[in-house]
Formats: sequence, structure tokens, C-alpha cells
Amino acid sequence: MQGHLVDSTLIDVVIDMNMMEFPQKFASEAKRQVDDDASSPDIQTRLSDSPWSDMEDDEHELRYCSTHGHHSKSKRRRIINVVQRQAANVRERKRMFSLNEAFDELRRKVPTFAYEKRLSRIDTLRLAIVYISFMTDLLENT
DNA sequence: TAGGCCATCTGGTCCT
DNA sequence: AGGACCAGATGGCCTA
Repeated sequence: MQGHLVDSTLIDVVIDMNMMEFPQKFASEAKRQVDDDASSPDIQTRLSDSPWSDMEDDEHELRYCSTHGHHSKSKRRRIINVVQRQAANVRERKRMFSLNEAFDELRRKVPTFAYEKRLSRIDTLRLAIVYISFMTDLLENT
């Protein structure tokens, strides 16, 4: 539907970019995910009274630029155990998954030709920028 | 085979 | 305290 509104200017841009193909490796990539959790690099289980560990010397005072209105913060390393790390990995995977869902949705919104390849994430963003600019111009000139 | 793209892990920082 | 967000590193897959 959205492709009908596109003029030659936008089409020229689109032609230069990679075209669609639905993710074939999405499922295959998931293969190594969950099972790898147990075999992740030997993260030491570091259980201590405090989840924070001081950096060695007094250089660990992290000073933010005062022009940005930040206060100085002490730079302390947060110590997490294996369970917490794995939980964080799962959350990160979910977060990236939802990010990719958003990219897929954006891919469906921008006009493309269903050639052989799907748009990469960076191409999707660039094309969306071009498309939005084009539509904005169209709106302003009517 | 090199380069592009992507998923995943990880540690640092921000935010609630 | 802990979850969200981010960026760097790494490794796999695919294509020219």
C-alpha cells in the first residue's frame, strides 16, 4: 500500500538499497542461546556482603562535566553472581528481540520492492529517514 | 576470503 | 538494589 505513494526520487533511493527477504536465521540463531547460558565463560560467582566493589585507587572518582549539571559519582564495580548474570542475559535477549520486532514493523512501513533481500537494520533506518522527509515535503507543498 | 550483518555476552552507567 | 539501556567484543552465517 505504502509503495503507491512513492515518486521516482524515493524510488531511486530504494533501488540503491538492499531489498526484502524475511529473516531466515532468526530461528537458527536462537539455537545457541539458552543452552549457552550454562556454558557461558567462567564467570566467577562472587558473593559478598555488598554487590559493589571499590576500584583500586582513588582515580575511581568519576567526575561528570559540570556544564551538564551532573555531580561527581564514585566509580564502583557492581558484582553480580552467575544467576544474576544469566538473568541479565535473558533480559538483554528479550530487549534485543523487542528491538528487532520494532525493526520488522518499521520495515513493513517503509516502501520497498520485494526483491531478494530484506533491509538491514541500518538500511531500514536510513530509508525511513528518507521516506519521512519525503512525506513531510509532500505535506508541506500541498 | 573479506566484509557486512546479526545474535549474544558482558560490564559500565543511568534510572526507578 | 536491581532492571533498562548502551556500547564493545566475539563468533557465526552469508554473499560478492
